[in-house]
Formats: sequence, structure tokens, C-alpha cells
Amino acid sequence: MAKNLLIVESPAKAKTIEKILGSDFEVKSCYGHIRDLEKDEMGIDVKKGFKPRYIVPEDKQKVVKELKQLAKKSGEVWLATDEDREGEAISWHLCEVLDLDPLITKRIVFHEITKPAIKSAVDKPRTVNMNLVNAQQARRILDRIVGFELSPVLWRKMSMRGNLSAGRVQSVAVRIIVERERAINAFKAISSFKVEGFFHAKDLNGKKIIFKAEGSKKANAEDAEQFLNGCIGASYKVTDIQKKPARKSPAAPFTTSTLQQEASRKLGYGVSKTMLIAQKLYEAGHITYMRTDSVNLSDTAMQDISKQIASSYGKEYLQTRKFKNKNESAQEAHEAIRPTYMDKNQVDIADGQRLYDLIWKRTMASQMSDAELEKTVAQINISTNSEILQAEGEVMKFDGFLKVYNEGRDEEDEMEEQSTEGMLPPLVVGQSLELKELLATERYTRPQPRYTEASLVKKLEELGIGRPSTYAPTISTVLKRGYVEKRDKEGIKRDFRLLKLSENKITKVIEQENTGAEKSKLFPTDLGAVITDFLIQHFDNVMDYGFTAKIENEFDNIADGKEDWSLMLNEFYKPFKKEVEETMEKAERISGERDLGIDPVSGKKVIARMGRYGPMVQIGDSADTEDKPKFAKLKTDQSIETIVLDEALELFKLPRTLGQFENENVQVNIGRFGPYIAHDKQFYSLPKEFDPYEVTLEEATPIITEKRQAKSERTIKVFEKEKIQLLKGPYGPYIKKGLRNFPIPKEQQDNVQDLKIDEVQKMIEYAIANPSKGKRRAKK
DNA sequence: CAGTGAGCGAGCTTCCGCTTGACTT
Repeated sequence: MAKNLLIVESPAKAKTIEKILGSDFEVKSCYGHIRDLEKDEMGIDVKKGFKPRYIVPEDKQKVVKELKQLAKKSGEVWLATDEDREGEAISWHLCEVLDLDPLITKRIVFHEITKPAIKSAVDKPRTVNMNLVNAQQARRILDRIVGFELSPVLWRKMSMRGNLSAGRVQSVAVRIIVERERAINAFKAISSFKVEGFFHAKDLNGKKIIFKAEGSKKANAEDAEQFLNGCIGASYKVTDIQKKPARKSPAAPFTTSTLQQEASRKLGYGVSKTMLIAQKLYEAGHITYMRTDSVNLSDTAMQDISKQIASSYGKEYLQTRKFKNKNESAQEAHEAIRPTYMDKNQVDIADGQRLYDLIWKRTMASQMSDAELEKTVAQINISTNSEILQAEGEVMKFDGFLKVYNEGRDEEDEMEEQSTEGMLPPLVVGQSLELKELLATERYTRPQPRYTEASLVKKLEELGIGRPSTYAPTISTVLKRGYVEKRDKEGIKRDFRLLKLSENKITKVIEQENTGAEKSKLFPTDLGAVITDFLIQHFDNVMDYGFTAKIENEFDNIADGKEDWSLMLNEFYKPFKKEVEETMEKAERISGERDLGIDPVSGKKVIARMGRYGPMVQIGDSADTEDKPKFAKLKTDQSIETIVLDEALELFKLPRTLGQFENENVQVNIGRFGPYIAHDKQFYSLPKEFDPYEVTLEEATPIITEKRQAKSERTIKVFEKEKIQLLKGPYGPYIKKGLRNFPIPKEQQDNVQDLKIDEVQKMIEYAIANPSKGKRRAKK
């Protein structure tokens, strides 16, 4: 008898399931969705009740052809795609393509790839749930409508070139970044003084130590000074000691989102890197599926984990738990991310060990005992004063899960928790204390931090926007479109005041701290900001943070058979399409224009706005044909929203034409690598002792001639058309193309004079294709 | 590491969600 054909989404799953099911089944994978909407005219017949037109995309035709052939010669076809909206739709598309009747074709689901789960699924097959399929179609069609209607509006209204796009997920992601940036810019730091007393004491071994106690109030400068004055000659006494037990519980096992966050915090990985490595671990069979929103662990996994905890750490460390998903939008088609075998500690995957360790530890910890702590709070009385100082200490009584793993924290959470963990010396009520010093330190409130890739994912997940499979691609998209940039920001120096009472004398000092420095954070570009404002202005419905949650609710109703999908789409489409048409017709070009003031030299208006080539400042009116306006590009750390008149005017000082030398203009400018002089299509970097805003023609010409001389001595040959040079270096000849250098193979170094352009091209291509050799040389 | 910046207009671009490909040395 012919084998039955069982179809799943992932090929890695297919292999495991085939082993479990044995000889009755052949298990194949369809590699996710096999059909999608046609791209022409949106692939939707709006007038015929939003009837979708599906096609098999180019890259899926091979898979579909194979499945068709297999289905023909197989016994029964079983559909085992994931148990969520998308999985249900994939099953239905398979019915359509493989010519199966969805009313009778067997459809099974399981949340975990274990023998009992799959066997019991096979025992009770159902059929395709068309309501759920319709909910997916509504989701797909709505996303297509939003994306393919909004994007052309941007093409029409934006003067800047590039592939612009908008969509339900990406546009809100950009909005989050833009609004955070504005909150940071609008933030005004408020300072207050925090009082800390440092006291001498002895620890259990009689060793001298110093411990800290804090005042409860935040004071202004005057009050702080007055308080310190009042403490001159005071004595200090312990008046109360409270001990409280505390517990700490482990976090749930990883989902896609929490894995991305922890890998970012602990390993510094971007979300794409995390997913790439996780994919490799999954394909090698080391971990369960990595695109999941579920925190569940299978029973067999729980047994495996329990056994491992008991044998490695002892029974007292074991405390099993069932975690519940906090996220309403979760569809939980898979398990949490966990190792497939807990006794496996080493993985042979490039870059995979550290991520695997993280997954292993988090999984172990999730089923381990709570950590038990004892918190001690001591009150310290000041004889001259009603203010009370409080010392806090924490002692670990039982480490529990902390033996294995402690979850990292975001900057955002750190701001709220000013933790004072640590040990206190043994203290008794009534004990007198000797003061070392009393400090009143000026502290500033901080704005919220900018998002990292991972904290943006966390935010999107909280809003129910996007899915585990799309978090990383969404971030890539907004970066690729130039709406958002990932970069570092240098901090600025800030003074803060410090009052110190020591040996009954008060001293005042001003110290400096660095503030606002950020690494690898997401910043909105001007392009992202102006497009966001435009979209909010005209399409506030779609741009609303609650929009996805709202339509998800309706998709749920469709899935429950309580709502008709084409009616739901129509309800959305009518006002949306009207707004699209009105905006296309009436809306002004997107410019983000801001008045900065008047140029004192020319008396003309200075504005900042988006131009054809990006954000810029402009002096004078575009319509003025007599006296044409002047333009200058913004620097990378400047933006239309925050630039001020003086900064704008500064930009017009460069590039500066100094005059002519050898009948060619001499210009100074600041480039990516610092100030430079441009002359006769050549660039010469400006020595540090010269200021680009001050340097004169007389100073510049010697620089040109000297550098040219030095260069000519080093030059062997120039292929001018291609801007490729052969140069002499201390280690032998090399190729210079633009700003990059490339090696010349040893065998050919003797006859560099005779090299032809195509030979040199080949060397460059080779060097680019084999970067390892270049790197080794560069390191030395 | 230049210069450009308005609007017109061929013909182009675009969404979200599911899954991994592999023309060659």
C-alpha cells in the first residue's frame, strides 16, 4: 500500500516527525507559505468583495511541483502545518494547489515534536477550519491594501529619491523611534541632592569596613547645605533594625522576543545575528524552533530538565513551574525555545556556543527553586536633626536558580531601581556609629534611553505588532529604507556639585560627569521623522499604536465565525481609500520645513527642510530666480527638528573656495575622515594645525605641492579613468582604488611597471573575494 | 571626502507573514 504523505512547514521538523511516525508516512515540508497575492493591481478585486488573486511565487514553484507529484502517488495526504492562523491558511492553500477537498482532508496539529504529542494528534485528525483561514486572508489583504496604497502616496509626495515604503508594522515601528527621540530632545533634567552617610564599622571577623546609609529626601542646594551644617558635631545611633525575607523567581523560558533581548543585553548581538545563529542551532537539532511566542515546555522536556537539575545541583534546587503567557496576541503554535537534550553542553556550530549556553541556562533556571534572600533595613538617627538615614543590606540565604542564571536588565528598568544590594555589618539597636563622612551629591533626572534593536522588539511585542518571524526583518527594513539609523552617540560633560562633611568641616567641590552617551542605539533620520508626521497627519487610524490590536480583535471574531471578513475589510477600506485619494490630490509635498530665522548678512530667510538629496538648510527663497538660494547639507548628527540658526549659518562657511591655483579651484571642506583640501580632482587631508574655517590660499598651496610631491615619489603608475593607482609602500608596492588599498601578489611585485589595468582589476576582485588575507596583513 | 535642492516626467519602487535556498572558486 502507498505511504501516506504528511506535510509540515519546516524541513527540519519533517525529518524528526518521519522518524516518530515510522513506515506508514512520508513526511515532507512545504517551506512556509506556498502562495501569495499577485502583485499587479494589488492582487485583489476590491469590487468583487475583496476577492484575492493568488499565485505560486517563482521561488516556490519547485516545491509545489514536487508536492504535487508526491501527492498523486501517495495514499492519503495529511496536513500538519502549524496551529495558528498562518498555518491554517497554508493548509488551505495546499488543498487548493494539490486538488484536495478541504472538507475531508485530514488536518492535524501539535505544539511540540514529541512522540506522544504527534501520536495523539494522528489519532484525532480534524479538517481545515475555514473561519480561521478567512481571518488569515483578511489579515493578508488588509496588510497588502495598507502597504500598496500608502507607499505610492509617499512616492508622489516625497522629493527624496529611494525606495520608500509604508506599512502597518514598519511605519509604527518608526513612529516609536521618532517619538522617543522627541521626548529625549524635549527632556529637561532636574537636579536634586541625595544625602549619603558613610560609617565605620567592623564585620563578623572584626575587620574594619565602611558602610553606607541614605537619606530619604531629595533636597535642593540650599536645603542640602543647611542639612550638612546642622550635622556638624552630631552623633549617630542605630534606632531600629528590620529583617525581612524576600524571594526571587526565575524568568520564563525563552520566546523569540526574550531571546533577542537577552542576547542583546548579554552578548551584544543584533536581532538578525541572534536569529541566524539560532536557526543554525535549530537545523543541527540542538534547540527547538526559534520563532515562537510560547513559554510552554513539553512534558518530556520538563522531565529531562528536572532530571538534569536534580543530578547536577540536587533535589533542593528543583521547583517545576508552568509559565503563562502575558501576551494576549500570542498564538502559541510551538514550544518555548529550549535545548532538545539537556545533557548536551557543547555544540559544534560557529558562534553558536554562547547563544546555546544562554538558552540552556535560561531553560534550567526556569525550573529551579526561588532564590531566598534576607533584606535588612537599619534606621540611623542623627542627634541634631530629625532626618533619618537608612542602611539597606541583602544577604542570600539560598541561591536557587541564581546558581545558573540571572536575567539581564534594560537601562529603562535600571533607572527605577536604585538597588543597594550588598552586605551590612552586624548592627544592634542602640549602637553608636562613627561617621566617616556625609555627602550631598547633586543628581540629575535622566530621559528615557533610546531603543536598541531588541528593546524595540520588546515594545512592538507589547503593542501586539508584528510576529516572531518578522521582528528581525522589520528592523532591517526600517534601517534599509533610511528611516532609522543605528549608531553611537558621544556623551557630553556636565558639572555636578558635591558637598562633603568630614571631620566637622564642610567642603564644596564641582565635579564632572559624562551624560547621554549611547552605544548602538536607534535614531530616527529626518526622512523617518517627516514621513512619520505626514502619515500621522493623514492616516492617524493606521498609525495608531492600538490599530493592530483593534483589527486583531476583529480577526479573532472572523476566526470565531462571528464576523464576515469581506464586510470587515470594507468597513476599513471605504474611509481609508477616500483619505488616500484626497491626500494624493490635495496634500502638499512632504518637506518638514522649519523657519530658523534671518541671515544677518543677506537679510534673507533661513529654513531647514528635506531636499532632493536629504535634509538641508537653505538661505533665500526657492522661487527667487534673480538671486538664487544657497543650500547646505546637514551633518549626520544634526536634524531639521533641532538645528538652530547659528549652526545652520556655520554650514555655509564650508565648502569654502579659497581661490585658484594652477587654474583650478582650491576648496576646503570637512569629509568623513576630517577636513580636506580639494584641488584638480585630488583630495589632500588638511594637517591638524590648520583650521578649515580659517585656512588661506597662501597656506593651502604649499600643502598641495608638498603632498603632491610626496605622492609622486610613491606613485608607480596611474590608471586615471578608473581612479586606480599603483603606489610604493614601506612593505612593497600596492594598489589604491579610491580610498581602499589592495595587495599585489608576491610573484607579480617585481614587474609592477608592466601591469595592465585588467590584471590590476583581477587582483582587486581577488582581494575582495578573499578578505582573510587582507585582514591578517592589516592587523600587523 | 566635488557638485545638486523647483517641477515636469519615461519607468521604476511597495506590504506582512510563513519558510530556507546556494550560478562559481
